[in-house]
Amino acid sequence: MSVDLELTPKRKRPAGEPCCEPVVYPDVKRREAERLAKVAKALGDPIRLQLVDVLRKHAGKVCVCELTPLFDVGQPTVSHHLKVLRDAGIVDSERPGLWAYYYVMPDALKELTQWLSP
Amino acid sequence: MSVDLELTPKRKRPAGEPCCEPVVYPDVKRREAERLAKVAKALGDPIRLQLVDVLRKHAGKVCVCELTPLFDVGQPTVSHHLKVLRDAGIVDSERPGLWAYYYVMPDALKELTQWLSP
DNA sequence: CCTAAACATTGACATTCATCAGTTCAATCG
DNA sequence: CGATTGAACTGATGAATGTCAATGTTTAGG
Repeated sequence: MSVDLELTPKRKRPAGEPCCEPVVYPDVKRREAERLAKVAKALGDPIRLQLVDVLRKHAGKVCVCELTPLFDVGQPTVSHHLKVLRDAGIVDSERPGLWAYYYVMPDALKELTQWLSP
Repeated sequence: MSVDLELTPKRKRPAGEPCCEPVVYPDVKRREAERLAKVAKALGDPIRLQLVDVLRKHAGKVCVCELTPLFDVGQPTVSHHLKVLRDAGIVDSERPGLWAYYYVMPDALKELTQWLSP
């Protein structure tokens, strides 16, 4: 598979000199990249991604004991994945009594979505 | 922070019975989740995310030796990250001679973007 | 040809991660 | 109360990850 390339003509550097003009990199990008990568990393597991998928469609209506049988892992593991998602700011939970109800944070995925879109 | 919740009223289960009706989960979703998570995981590192960011804007015009000084890691590490992105199907490269030119695969991020969007 | 440059690969290391078994904690029901 | 249930936490373990130093491979130039 190929793509339209516009190659910059280059020559072997004259020995000693730096290879190429180092492209400047704004520091803001780095912080932004860390935020984006943090969210992407949290989504980088099939179970967590499915958890988010379910929670987006049934926000606040599903308890953990309903989520657990969806996967081939134990309840503590599901709890662990939910904690990872919570630490990434993607979900949060309320616990009115014995059951814990998770929901996706409204704007948690916005920055990543926007970065991906254009 | 709170969100509009519609809680399903629940009772403690009568001892012995399964907690909740196990929600059925189509196998297709699982494969899809694995594909999505694979891409998200590859983006789940700040350096890789910045690599993709640069390559989207300068596709096929930047060689590895121009990418390397953007980060505080050595050339082999950048090469490694590019390989991870290649294995995830996000980028590919052409090597006409001594230099390697990477570019983002056209539809690589499409599925994840669409899943995030709605 | 021989050297050096661009990039990839290998091996090693410390760190992080996913998972489970076991335990703890809080809340409900009898 | 006392027992039990839903869920989080702890510790352990094997696998995966990010990084570097060293080496390999291919190509351009003298």
